[in-house]
Amino acid sequence: MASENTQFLSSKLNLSANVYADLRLKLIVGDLKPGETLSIRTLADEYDHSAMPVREALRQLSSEGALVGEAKKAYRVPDLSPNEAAKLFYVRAALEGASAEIAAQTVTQKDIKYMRTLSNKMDEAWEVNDAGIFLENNFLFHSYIYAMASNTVLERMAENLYIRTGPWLAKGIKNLSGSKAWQKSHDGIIDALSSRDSIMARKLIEEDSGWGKQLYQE
Amino acid sequence: MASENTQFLSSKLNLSANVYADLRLKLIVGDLKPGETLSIRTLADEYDHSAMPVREALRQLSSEGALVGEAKKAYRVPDLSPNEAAKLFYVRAALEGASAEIAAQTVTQKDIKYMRTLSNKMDEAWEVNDAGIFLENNFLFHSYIYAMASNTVLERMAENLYIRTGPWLAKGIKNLSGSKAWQKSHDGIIDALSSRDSIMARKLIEEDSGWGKQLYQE
DNA sequence: GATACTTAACTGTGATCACAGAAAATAATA
DNA sequence: TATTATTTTCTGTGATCACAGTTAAGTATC
Repeated sequence: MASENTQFLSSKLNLSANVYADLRLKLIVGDLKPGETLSIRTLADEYDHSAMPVREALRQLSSEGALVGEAKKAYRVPDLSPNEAAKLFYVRAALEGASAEIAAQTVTQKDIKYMRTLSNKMDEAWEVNDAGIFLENNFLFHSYIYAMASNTVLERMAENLYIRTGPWLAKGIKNLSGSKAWQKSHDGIIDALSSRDSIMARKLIEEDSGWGKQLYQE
Repeated sequence: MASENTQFLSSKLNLSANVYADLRLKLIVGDLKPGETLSIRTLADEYDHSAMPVREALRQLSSEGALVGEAKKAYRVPDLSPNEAAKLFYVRAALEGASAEIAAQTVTQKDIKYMRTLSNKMDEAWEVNDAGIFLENNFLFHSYIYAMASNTVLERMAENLYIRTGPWLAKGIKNLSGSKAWQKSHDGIIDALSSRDSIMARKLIEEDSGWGKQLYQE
């Protein structure tokens, strides 16, 4: 059967891009689990396409580090080691910190409002224990900071980091319980941006990047 | 005819990876010029392969922003606007600054020696007006800083930036004359690393990232 | 000689097949 | 029953073709 995100696949672009976009989201929200294997032909059947578009989508994800594919074996969702995860979060902190610093200089009340909306959606998802929705809105929240920095290069790189950490994060928070440290963190970020305190915004963003890591350090 | 970098193509990996690696280097050293078009079939003939490996290599470069490919038109080397170039150099400064900060903590005398060697090669290339060799060693110099940071994520992203700015840089320095500002800058970086001054290393690296931009601001 | 039209060549994309290596499943042997 | 050997299935990769849209070249028309 085809993906549940079919509504996102109506793009008029080529089929490869559609398959890529669908798999990308599945990785971000944790629909694809570490270790899970993906084969070209199987997916081609599911999407009701030929092998070509799927093949190119998988190759692209592989080149981005979102999948691993060696020799003539099936593609696989990598399971990050603590060390690899740390590297990803470190880079994320550097990129997102730089973004926040810029964003704080141009942020509008409309932006603040939107970020609060996303933060609320995260809270709702947390309450009903929906990790997928939670992660998707977390992604959108941070994406928005990159977007405000008006630097598409930065944005694209950040997106890559979320694709790669998605399955790993989802594994760690399969049950959404415990402290809502993320919420306090996000509130602080919003406040710092709102008051255009770029130094504080950077500092808090960098700290927030450490939140994901803590999932596996307890 | 096949590429001049055939020696780099002896990898036992698949053909796509070989073609990709070759084109990547050509972009970094300025063998491919902004606006230049690349077609699958033409390149397939040159490499003496079928269309498939070339097709996948071009698509990958396109997904990385190193080439642009719209609709059913030939792939093309993008010509950066000053604004786009600025974005790339800004991100480079952020990533490389973070790298230098880490590198300064673990650098050895052997590392310093190697960096001096690369800097000397750049000087030699500058004297004989060989922009290709100059850019290649400049890339290796900065790559080494990323490598010292022992963060492959960082390294891969930085590499991407050099692929994208290569053709643009080459256009700006087609004749290697004028001041050797880069040399003073590199010497300073080496000194800062050598004395393990991570703050200074970061600062100088960030400034050095502005060097390329200046090519087009005079 | 310049402009509009027609034709030919070129382009990426999707589909299909052959191939060789890896993995899984089955059969044979002890 | 456990272990080995064999077969079958599954895997990505490379090659080739058809197609439709784009670009370039050629030709007629004024």
